[in-house]
Amino acid sequence: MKQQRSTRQRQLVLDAVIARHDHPTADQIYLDVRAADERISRGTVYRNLSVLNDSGEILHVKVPGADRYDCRREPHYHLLCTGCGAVMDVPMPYRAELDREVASATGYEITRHRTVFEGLCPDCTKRTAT
Amino acid sequence: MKQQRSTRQRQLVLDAVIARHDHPTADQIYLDVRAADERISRGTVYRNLSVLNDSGEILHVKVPGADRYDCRREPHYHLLCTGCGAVMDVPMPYRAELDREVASATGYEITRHRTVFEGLCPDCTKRTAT
DNA sequence: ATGGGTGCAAAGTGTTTGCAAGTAT
DNA sequence: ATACTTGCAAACACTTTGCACCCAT
Repeated sequence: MKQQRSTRQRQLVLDAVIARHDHPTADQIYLDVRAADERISRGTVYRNLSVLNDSGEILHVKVPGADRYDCRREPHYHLLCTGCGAVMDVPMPYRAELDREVASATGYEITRHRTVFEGLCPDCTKRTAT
Repeated sequence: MKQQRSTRQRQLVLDAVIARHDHPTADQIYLDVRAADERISRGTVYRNLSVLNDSGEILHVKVPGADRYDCRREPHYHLLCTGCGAVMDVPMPYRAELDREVASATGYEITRHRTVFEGLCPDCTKRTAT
């Protein structure tokens, strides 16, 4: 990994992810950062999200549609509302033993697993019932 | 859901997914189908994959990068080799009780969860070790 | 005949990248 | 001074769609 520099843009991106607690997409972060500095480009936001994820300062959550970012660093599970697209953390511990189980069952070297629950949030459930 | 018709193209797409046991991407299916009929378009393949998934005849596996399709209908977990991109089924039963657990913990109506393990297959492990 | 299906190409999304100029160290 | 970063725009990869014609029912 390259030597990492501290720049104003990088700090703004990190601040934006930390300020939000709703698993923002790259584009939402871009808009937030953009509100603080008119000149920052999308490319810079994507690049910094990638750098910050590599250095472990934020977590890249791969959700179908558009990836999200999270300031919680430890792996954990997510819940996606298929109605409104909201993403929240699932209050359930990460099962590290599954990684070991799959590793010995398959011979792969397992790094982690990603679990995304899908469903409807209470609001969307009401809306659908209508 | 609409009334579903049986067409030659739809059958070819279904056959292609069943013929492969390696979780093909939409594009791989397009190429396979294309080998059987020069005239089928990408749009038709995507549309049919979507229809077949909705009707439960195939399973849409959402993997970062490019989505895959699978002829196993029941939900199950997948393992992605981050080295070569191969996807395989994980020999581990689907934990339906997790959906109920998350439902009661969050108030969401849970449909399912998707779990993708990430790691390196034996071949890629060797290659990296080099 | 009727309404879903098809082929084609254009338009979308979300993300990455080449390049020249800028800046942290 | 060096080499990581930025802004911009063009390029990408994957997928969806508008439209006019076609065909299964």
